[in-house]
Amino acid sequence: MSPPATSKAPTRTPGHAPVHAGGGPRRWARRKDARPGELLEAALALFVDRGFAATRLEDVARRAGVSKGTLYLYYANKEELLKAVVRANLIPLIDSFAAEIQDSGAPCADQLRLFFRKWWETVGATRYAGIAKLVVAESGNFPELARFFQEEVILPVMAVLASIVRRGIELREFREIDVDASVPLWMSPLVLRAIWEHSITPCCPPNFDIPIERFLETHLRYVLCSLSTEG
Amino acid sequence: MSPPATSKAPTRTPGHAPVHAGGGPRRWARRKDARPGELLEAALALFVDRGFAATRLEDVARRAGVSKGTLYLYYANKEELLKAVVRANLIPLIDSFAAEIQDSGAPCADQLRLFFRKWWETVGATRYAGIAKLVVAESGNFPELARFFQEEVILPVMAVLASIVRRGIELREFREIDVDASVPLWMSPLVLRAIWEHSITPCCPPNFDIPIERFLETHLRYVLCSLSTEG
Amino acid sequence: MSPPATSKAPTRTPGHAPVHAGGGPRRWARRKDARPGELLEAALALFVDRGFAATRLEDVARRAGVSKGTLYLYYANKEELLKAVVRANLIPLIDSFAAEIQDSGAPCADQLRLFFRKWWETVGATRYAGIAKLVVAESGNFPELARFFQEEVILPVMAVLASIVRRGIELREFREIDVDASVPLWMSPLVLRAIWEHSITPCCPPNFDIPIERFLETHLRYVLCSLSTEG
Amino acid sequence: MSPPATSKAPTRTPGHAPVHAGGGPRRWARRKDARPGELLEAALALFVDRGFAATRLEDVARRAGVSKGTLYLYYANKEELLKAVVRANLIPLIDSFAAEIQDSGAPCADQLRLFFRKWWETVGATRYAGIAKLVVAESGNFPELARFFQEEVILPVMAVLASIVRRGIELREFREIDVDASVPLWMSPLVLRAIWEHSITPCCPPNFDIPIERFLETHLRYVLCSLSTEG
DNA sequence: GATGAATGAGTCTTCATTCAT
DNA sequence: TATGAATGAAGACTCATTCAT
Repeated sequence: MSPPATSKAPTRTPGHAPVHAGGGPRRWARRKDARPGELLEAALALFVDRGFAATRLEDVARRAGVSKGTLYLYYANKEELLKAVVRANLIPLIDSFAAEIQDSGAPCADQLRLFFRKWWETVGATRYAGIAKLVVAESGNFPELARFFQEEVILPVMAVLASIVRRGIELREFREIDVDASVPLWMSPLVLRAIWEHSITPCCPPNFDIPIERFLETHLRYVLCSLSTEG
Repeated sequence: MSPPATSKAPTRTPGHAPVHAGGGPRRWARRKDARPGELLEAALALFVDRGFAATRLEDVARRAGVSKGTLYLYYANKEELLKAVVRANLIPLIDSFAAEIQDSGAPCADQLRLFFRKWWETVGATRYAGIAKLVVAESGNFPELARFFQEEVILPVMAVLASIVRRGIELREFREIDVDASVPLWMSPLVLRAIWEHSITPCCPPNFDIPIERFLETHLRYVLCSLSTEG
Repeated sequence: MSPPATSKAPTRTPGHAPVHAGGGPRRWARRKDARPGELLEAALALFVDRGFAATRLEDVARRAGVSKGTLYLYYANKEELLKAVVRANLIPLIDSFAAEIQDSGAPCADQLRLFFRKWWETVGATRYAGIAKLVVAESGNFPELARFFQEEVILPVMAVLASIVRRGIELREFREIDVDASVPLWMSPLVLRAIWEHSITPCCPPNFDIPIERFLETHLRYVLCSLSTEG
Repeated sequence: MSPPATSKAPTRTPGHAPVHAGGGPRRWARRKDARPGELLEAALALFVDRGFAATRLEDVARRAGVSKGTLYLYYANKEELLKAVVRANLIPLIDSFAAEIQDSGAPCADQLRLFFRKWWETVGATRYAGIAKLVVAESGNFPELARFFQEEVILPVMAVLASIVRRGIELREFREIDVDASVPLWMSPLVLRAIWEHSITPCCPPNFDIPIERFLETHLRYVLCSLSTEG
């Protein structure tokens, strides 16, 4: 997984170089710490924008402010770079998202609203959302990436949503529904919109899509309607 | 710009295929007529599977049973082939879909059920659905394709859905809702599932997704619930 | 082994394109037949001269009068080209050498003289002798090549020499000697001189080596002396 | 241009290694002295094994236990390293060999036996013999190396052999022969065997070659036979 | 129209060499 | 002195495209 073997960052650091602490070898060492992150950043942008095959490693390097050769100091080849981009950018995303959703004891309807909002804020609206498009596009060439994405990203997020719904049902706040069918149904608008904003939307005249606020609000209303114990 | 081989739409003659007149040398002419369709077919499969850049024209040719050079007799270059694949496969799809949905005078709720079912049958479940993934993936490199897709495919389909909903509201069968926000919301699960089945799903252990029947049925129930005049 | 899959030459053709027989597709087809041979020829010269690693495929192509890409139409990669060079050039060499030595019923001493002379003429003095140097140099990187060389080239040739000697001993023309030890001993001067002429000699002032005639004659005299029944 | 690490020849101080004076910081200085030798040692092994072009300087450095940059402190570039490897390893070899052969006043036949034995022991059987293969292989790219090899290594050794033979002829221990033709003839088996053991032999099943003892003994017998005054 | 041999620009990848520390 | 990060020229290999047949 993630960056180079020599990284000193003990925990999952996506590539945002840990600030160098004390004395010791200075400028260069700092560069070395920062490099993987900068490269991942550049690669993310280009892979998402142009696709894997159409991205030239030289462009990635230039965007990261280094030479072609330097890239190979950190990633064995293009494929490894792709994997690192996906993994390194996704894992912290999930972590941070999961951290924000932790049960607050609030009513489940509020939890639901929070879930959708936070997902959009911390995932859908970020540049990392483009990875979904990337993974989807490259799944035919890198099945393991698709698997990783499904298992480490999609499923965990859906599990959070499912658990909120299930608690709501237990607490009689929600009516009994088919949770396994509902969860993907309710994630779809968010995920597709995130993908869209990294693909179709930028190619179309502005204001093609309805504002995200209205989008989210309407979605939430419908979800709650479907969960409502009345009717 | 030729129709797919299996297209039932007799209209929209492909630019290249000369209409065959009467008797004359049959078999060969038939081949010549069929060529563009076979090439498009082959290109569709490979583009969807591997992506545009990672697909070799030689493979497309081989799959269509012709030589590399022949391909250039029908399409000026790789990019033109891509455009033809997208356009030729999509247009008849929309046509045939639109034809099936024509207002039948039935209750709007039934029209809605029919709409989702038919969309899945004639679009989502077909191999042409992979084009959505393809267009999304290549939008960065071919914005006009994305625009074409949005305007000629997405919007028309959403317009059909919108019209059903609007009629239902007029007829007081449905409650008044924000149609512009609802339509993309309600298309999302179908579109995303279609994309998924051409990307992530084939890479994951079987039975990862819930059955499509249950998926569609639950979706329809929620849509109707949201449209219900009661509650 | 040997050239491309599409070669129509049924027997071991080293690369000297079989003359095109009758009608049919002309000029190009002839080229296609000839190409492997021309490429092998060019590669042989450069590999022997500069070594495998230091030879640029582009130079090989240019020397054969084709472009870089064409080379890859015939050989999958540089390593395959090396193997083809070695195999294709060596096998016919052995064959032709073996054909010339066939027992003539002459006195064994004459057979011996003939053997050394012919070996030098058909192997040592030809440009193919450089392959020995090449194989020796690359054995560390391509052990299978070394094995092939030993088993298919060295051993068969030594077997011919051994059989002559053995017959001479049986016929009491030669004294009884340790044949297995003698054969490599007696091949060495020829093989080493062949290697030398493709390596050291061209780098040294002329007339460094004694003339080949005197070399061979002296060698033969010593061999016969060692085999002589008198003394 | 430094002596090999194991060289027993105390003379010919390498250009770089400053002679260590008295007390002072010992361990480090010793390292510094040893460096060139360790580098040469590592380079020798890799050059002989893989060839010049296929050997990476980084591997040489690693094998010598230093960093890539350090290598450049001692040798200006890869080519200089090669020259140093050849020169530094060969010169002491010749010296030590020459020292062992010094005229002992023994019968010339014994001198001859001693010559061949010692050559094999101090040259043929050592890891330095691989240099012959290396020089042969790289002669096309480094003619001066080939020249150096011929003039400083091959010729001097042959001169020793020639002088023994000539003395034997003068003393009537040997018959009159063509010395200039005989000497290369008689060196060939030894040299070729040495080359072989660093190339072909390691790639073939064991016991392919006859034992060196038998090889040398047979060789000597034939040489003496050819020199014998009787017959 | 159909073919497939030929081309060469374009990319990935390697590695000798430099240089700030 | 020693290091190893950084560089970029060089070379293997691919593939869209052309064109003689």
